Amino acid sequence: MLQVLPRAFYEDPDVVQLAKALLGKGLWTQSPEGIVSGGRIVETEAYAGETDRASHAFGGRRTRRTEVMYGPAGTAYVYLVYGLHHLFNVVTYREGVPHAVLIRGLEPLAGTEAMLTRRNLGAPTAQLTAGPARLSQALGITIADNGRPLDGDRVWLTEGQAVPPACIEMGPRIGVAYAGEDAFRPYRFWVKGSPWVSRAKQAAPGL
DNA sequence: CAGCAGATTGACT
DNA sequence: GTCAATCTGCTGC
Repeated sequence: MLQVLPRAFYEDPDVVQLAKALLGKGLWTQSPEGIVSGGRIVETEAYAGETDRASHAFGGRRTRRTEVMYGPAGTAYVYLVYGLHHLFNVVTYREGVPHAVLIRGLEPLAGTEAMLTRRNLGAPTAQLTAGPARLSQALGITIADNGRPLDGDRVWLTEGQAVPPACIEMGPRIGVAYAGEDAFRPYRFWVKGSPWVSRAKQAAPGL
């Protein structure tokens, strides 16, 4: 069936290019009971390490949380935001350089029942996997998966249906206003028209 | 050591 | 539109 992505796939020095290349790939998890859930990646964001103000590793911050990003490519960087949401990232390039790609949107293709249960939903609407915290919860990804290799049997990525360049859209990342001018970098990629792409929260009506 | 803000989401006014 | 939930890590006293 679908071939598991080799380690070499993640070793691209250009994390932005890799964020684009991840569109269309398969992302899967297996529960302790052996149920496989997953689907097709339709939205990603690149975080360019120490020189990117939006990255947790900006300026060389190396903490218990960011340590995994400094490790080898092809592993999972999972962390908690707001104390309750798990966000799943793919670590890229090489040891010592904290590049990562956040997965923000997934089109469900398998194990939908298990995902609905984990999300406490009755039907597969966009609420199931459109959004980084939503897809992590749907797949059962938690902090326990931090550092896991992405060619393992708990979490893995595979080849998928190629996304034609004309179907790829690009824009600034979401929720990184704190990053100053880096917030405007066009590091977000998504599949045009996919209902499984997240939407930025509507900004408060300033004056 | 207190305070605060954050790669978000969902419930409620 | 507004706000709470609640862990990690930075900033400042």
